[in-house]
Amino acid sequence: MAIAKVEPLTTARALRGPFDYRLPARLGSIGVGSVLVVPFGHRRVVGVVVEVAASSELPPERLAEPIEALEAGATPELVRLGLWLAREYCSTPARGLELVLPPGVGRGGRVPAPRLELLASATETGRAALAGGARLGPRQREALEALTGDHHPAGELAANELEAGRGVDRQTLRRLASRGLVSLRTREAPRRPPVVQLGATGRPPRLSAQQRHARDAIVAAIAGGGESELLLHGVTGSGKTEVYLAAARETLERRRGVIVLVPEIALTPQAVGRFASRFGDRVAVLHSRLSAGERRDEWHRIRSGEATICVGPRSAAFAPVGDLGLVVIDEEHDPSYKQDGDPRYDAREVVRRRAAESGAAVVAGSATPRPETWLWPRRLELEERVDGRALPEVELVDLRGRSARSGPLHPRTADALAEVRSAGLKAIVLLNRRGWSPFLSCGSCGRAFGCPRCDVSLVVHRRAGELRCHHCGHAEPIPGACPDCGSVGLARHGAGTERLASVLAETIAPLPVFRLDSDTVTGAGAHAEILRRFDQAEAGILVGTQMVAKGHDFPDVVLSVVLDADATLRFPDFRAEERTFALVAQLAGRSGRGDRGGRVLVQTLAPDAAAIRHAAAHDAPGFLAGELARRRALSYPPFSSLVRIELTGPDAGVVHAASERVRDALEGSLPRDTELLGPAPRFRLRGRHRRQLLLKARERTATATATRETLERLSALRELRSVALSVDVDPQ
DNA sequence: AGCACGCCGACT
DNA sequence: GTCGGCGTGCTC
Repeated sequence: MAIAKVEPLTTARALRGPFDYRLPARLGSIGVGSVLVVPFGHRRVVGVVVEVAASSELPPERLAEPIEALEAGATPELVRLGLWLAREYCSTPARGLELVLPPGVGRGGRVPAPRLELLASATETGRAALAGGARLGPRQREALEALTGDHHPAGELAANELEAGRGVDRQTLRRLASRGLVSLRTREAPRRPPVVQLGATGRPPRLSAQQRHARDAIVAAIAGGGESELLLHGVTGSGKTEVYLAAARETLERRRGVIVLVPEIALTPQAVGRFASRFGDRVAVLHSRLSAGERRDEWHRIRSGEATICVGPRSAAFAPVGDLGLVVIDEEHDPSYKQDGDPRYDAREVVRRRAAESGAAVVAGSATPRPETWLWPRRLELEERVDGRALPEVELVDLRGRSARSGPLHPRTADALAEVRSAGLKAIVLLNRRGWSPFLSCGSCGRAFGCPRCDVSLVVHRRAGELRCHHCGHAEPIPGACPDCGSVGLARHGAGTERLASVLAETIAPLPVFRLDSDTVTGAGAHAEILRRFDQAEAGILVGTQMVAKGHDFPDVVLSVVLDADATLRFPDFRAEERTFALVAQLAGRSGRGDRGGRVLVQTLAPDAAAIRHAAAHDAPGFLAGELARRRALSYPPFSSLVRIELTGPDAGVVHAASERVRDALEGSLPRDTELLGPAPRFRLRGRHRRQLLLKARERTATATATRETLERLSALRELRSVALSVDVDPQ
């Protein structure tokens, strides 16, 4: 009898699977990826078959039989991917496998039932009855006439469609069916997420020489000739999407599948629109904001081969696209490709792995590539904007020596905005900080208002009348007086987007101000709605956090401003430079695309910083050359792989002791060439004290394996009981 | 994760 | 004696 090796989908960390079960014939055909309900201890759990073997190491009498098999499952390729991901990112097989299963399958999930659609067609008797003047009510006649018209090639109409506007209802159809005049049947009708087609349908535009060259290189890669991983580097508006579309067309012609990754859900509809207008129903969308039914149905459209292109954020990396030929990673520098809960996978790495397994080409596109990707063996350049316009001039506005009390806008910035106002035009202002002001303190005793659970200051949100913690969500009313000394002289320091919007509303009145940040983006569609209102306005200012620099183009924007451009530079993070460069360069690259050209102002305290200088010069290669040299000197990625281990717990002393214990254990078990840094304290978050260890690895997989095994051994230890461990491979 | 097993002190 | 505290280990 065949044996199924099953990985149970429990959340337990220390489960030593897989477990063997006998496979009786009554279960039908069970293979890798099948989902079974199995007896496990004293309960029943859902599990995934990860292997089918002829025999087990255990004697047959110790093996149980599965209770039942679920209909939907994953493909063997995806099972391998899920297990690889679990190992590589130090998670559990169950968590890796859950990512690749059909939506709703897994722990406690419910698979939505397929939606059924009723179809009606006229029978021969029905046609005869209509022609021969049989006794028919007016609605019955109406229905039969609609069904016998020749504009329905199949002779069949969906009941919903037939009923609409005709006064015909289910009752009418049932009567006709019982008289044998109409035949009814049901079929599954997938729920489809709404798609707004964007761009011209049908004929693709003529590609530039550089676009054709890029497409041809990608096509060669799909065919197995040349490097399979290609970076497509080009500023906003240089036509990267047309290259993706052309490459996708070639892939489909070779009967292979395509995955298109986009950074976030908010940007998905645009990309879907572009692809759907070119490829229609062959395009499917997967993301977590779809309804359960839509997600299930899109998944099955891909699995069945009806759809061969899947567009979506991170989770689209697991779409069951068969015979993958091409993967596109759009805006490859975007940090949202990294998942921030367990398993902390990087969708870019996941699709690279898939592509390597199925001989697919990977195209990563960006105007501001990461140092990692810059070193890919093949780089394709799109040097010009499709509209032929030059990139705008970027002016650095030096804030050094200016008092913070003179307001958030430098006189030069204020002048530029005044010009926009008098000309009745549009501007975008980016400030990467939410709220009214980031600090509140007592003017008399100096008390600072901090979060009770996190070691950070609370941010004033004036409209809401609250002080809020941007890390844990804690909120309290803005105090009227200092609780320590009773003084009513509380001082707000600095400006966030809320205050900036208010300042701008005064300076540029009567032009409208549109604020875009996560405080104004509440609920689905709000993001798009704010952008739509700005787009349709005659004139005005869009102000917000980094959201304003992403995705959308407004040709009539004549001025873009970045305030406090070096704020991101002050983060204690080796990616601070890269992030700052991307933020400034992305906004600058989106400006000046209309007839009036454009102007970009960058206010900063650090005008000499490499990231800011190069962004102002639109010089990605220059920035990357310097950044790569720095990374090499410090042996940071891409010259090493990092693994971050974080320990958190309610007691600082316990966390400290545990971190020392983990360090000692790792010192003895890591590969020789892995460097171990820390444990270093981190600021308290949600009432939990934190310490972190950082590993610099020569070889990621080996270090991840050693880390996983060491931590599994340690997790049984009593001194780690109240401490939570989290491992982040390739932290961003 | 559950859940049983087993080894301890406190009680009807 | 036995009820239940939780530390330890197993689940095919």
